[in-house]
Amino acid sequence: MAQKIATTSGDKENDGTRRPRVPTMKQIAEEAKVSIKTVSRVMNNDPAVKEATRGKVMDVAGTLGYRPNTPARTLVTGRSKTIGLLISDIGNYFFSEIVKGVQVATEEEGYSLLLCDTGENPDTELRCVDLLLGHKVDGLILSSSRLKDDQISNVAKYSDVVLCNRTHPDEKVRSVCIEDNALHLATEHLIELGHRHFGYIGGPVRGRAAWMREEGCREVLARHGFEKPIVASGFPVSIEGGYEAMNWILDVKPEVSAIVTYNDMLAIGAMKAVQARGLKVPEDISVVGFDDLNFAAHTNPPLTTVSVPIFRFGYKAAQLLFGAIRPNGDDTPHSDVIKCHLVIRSSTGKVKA
Amino acid sequence: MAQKIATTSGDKENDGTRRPRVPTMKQIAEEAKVSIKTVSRVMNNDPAVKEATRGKVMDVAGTLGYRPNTPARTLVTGRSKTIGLLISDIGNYFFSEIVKGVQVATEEEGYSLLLCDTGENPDTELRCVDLLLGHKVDGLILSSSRLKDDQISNVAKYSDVVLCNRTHPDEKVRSVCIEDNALHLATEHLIELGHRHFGYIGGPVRGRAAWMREEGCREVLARHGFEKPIVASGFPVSIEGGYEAMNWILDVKPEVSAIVTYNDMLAIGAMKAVQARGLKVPEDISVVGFDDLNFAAHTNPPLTTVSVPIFRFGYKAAQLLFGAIRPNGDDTPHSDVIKCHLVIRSSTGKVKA
DNA sequence: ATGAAAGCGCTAACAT
DNA sequence: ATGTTAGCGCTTTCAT
Repeated sequence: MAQKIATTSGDKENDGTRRPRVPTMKQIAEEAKVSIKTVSRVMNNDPAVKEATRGKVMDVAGTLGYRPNTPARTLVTGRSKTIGLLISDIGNYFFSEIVKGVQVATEEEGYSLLLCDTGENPDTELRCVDLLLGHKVDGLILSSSRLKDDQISNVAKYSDVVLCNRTHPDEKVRSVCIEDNALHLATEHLIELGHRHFGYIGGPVRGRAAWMREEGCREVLARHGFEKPIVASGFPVSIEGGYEAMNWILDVKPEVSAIVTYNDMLAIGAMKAVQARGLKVPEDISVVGFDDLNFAAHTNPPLTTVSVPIFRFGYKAAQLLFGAIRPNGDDTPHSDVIKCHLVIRSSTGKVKA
Repeated sequence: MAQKIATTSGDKENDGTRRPRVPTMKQIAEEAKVSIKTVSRVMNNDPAVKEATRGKVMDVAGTLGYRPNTPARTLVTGRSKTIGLLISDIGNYFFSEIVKGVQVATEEEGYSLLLCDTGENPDTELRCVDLLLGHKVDGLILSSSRLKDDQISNVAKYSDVVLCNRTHPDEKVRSVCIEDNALHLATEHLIELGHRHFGYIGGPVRGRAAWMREEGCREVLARHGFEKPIVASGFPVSIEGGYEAMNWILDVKPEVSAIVTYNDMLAIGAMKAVQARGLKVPEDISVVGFDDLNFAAHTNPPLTTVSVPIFRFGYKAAQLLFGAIRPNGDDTPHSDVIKCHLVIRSSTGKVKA
């Protein structure tokens, strides 16, 4: 028996192609013969409803296929159960893994995730932030943000903010960073192997993380009193970019025996370039990467690299954010550092005698 | 001079840590001495406003830092300028690249993107769909959906739907697929090289795409009257899984000379396993992958694989969706097929005499 | 334990 | 070219 669902009015002839009207609390209330507020209470798990009433309401809601209207709720409460995530390139495994970590934590919390890809462009980033704020996101995770400190402070006035891979003077702004020390270990490792002539292949030109890593390499060498590394920067952060960068280094300073890179992609490209010149890795030149992507163990030769628990990185960022969002979450930690470790494989070896 | 912004009422003592009240159209209207509807018109680029008025409103909006309240607009219009995207594993390059394609198209359209990762779980997928529908998304892209046809039909009643890599009988449901023929080419290529004993390493066990590819391989062999391939399935779709699968095949049927795989990750693992046994690729065994991931050209040996323009895949899916969403978009195409081609590198060669 | 009324910020339908 | 009114679906007082 086809059940006719009562609508308030204007129950236009359903021409078959139109979308069915989705049920509202009002309809549930009428059908279940309770007030609209009681329906609301049931939907919000308010304990102050009799089991019988709750059951009745749930039944009706079930058969009608009721689904709470998030925007309506957001309008009145000011909270959307949604967070925003900004990243600079989702095609990059590093970021996609961050997204995964954030996504998992978000789902655990019963939240939704609005994603924006800014392409490392500060203007796009600002537009995205506005867009997300317009959506009334309860919080924002900014990964490799290109914004200025005061711009971020400004955003933090309107929403809780967590920064990935960047610190911020404003104590309202939370952040989670990769342990800077990690690249030091890589450099030390090469020093122990006897290397003295270093090359460094850099990452995104204006990125903070890129700068920190480059500095880390320089610092360790300086501390040991060795000569400065030759730095190749401005190349695309890709296998191809690493290839070109390595060729440039080999042209300019052929005596290098150890190459430290911003990430695994560059390292792979660098190894290719070395091999293309008839040289061998690691016999002639050692190369170390950063990230430990899932195929780093499967390159030729297997890549020595700094292993970063990227998923945990994203997961942590989201947890920090929810710590801020949750009522009484003010006493949760405001920052975190993700520990990394060096994975020694076969792309590094003793310097030639 | 600090400007005091007038608020309607209840201008509570700002205790310094509270969020500032965000301006509304009403405030803009008062400040600019126009009606709230005029502000609305300006914000919606209604041409029927005098330039002078528009300028005045824009000015006030600018200084007050006005930002339209999306949920409020959504509540009244029923449209959120947001689409939902469901994928099964964002850590997988294939999906992250789809996300990228969708994201770019979405941004071009001035829309926002809600992302869910379902982990290939139909229940999670259903929950996510409900969540997104609750957000009033204007459309939904389902990538490798595990839902049943009628479940999808049901979703399509409430929102425009585009399927990635799956067709659907319901004509309301749009879809974009990878050309099934692609894997045929790979198999034919191996046949031309003289191979007769095939192995196939399969993908996700209940996935449609996985099944189509496996069938494609079988079909081509059958057409040529060659023996059936030995099929390794149920292994994790990863380098490690490929490694194990290949070992299994080598144990069970050592005479295989050609391996077709569901994707590049499996192919890389397979090559590893072959090499670990002291055999050579392609001299002893040829291997072909699928996807042409960015590092497929850099494996050892460089991988022969079916190149899939994944970005375009996602981009197309979003375009199809916006075609449906846009008013008068009914006459736009309802499905599309993404062409692939075989990239012959060095992991395939003539069969040993 | 439940209900009535007000209103969140915006747009649609009708004025003028 | 601009304004008025009503109401989207929900939650928040405040009653009862």
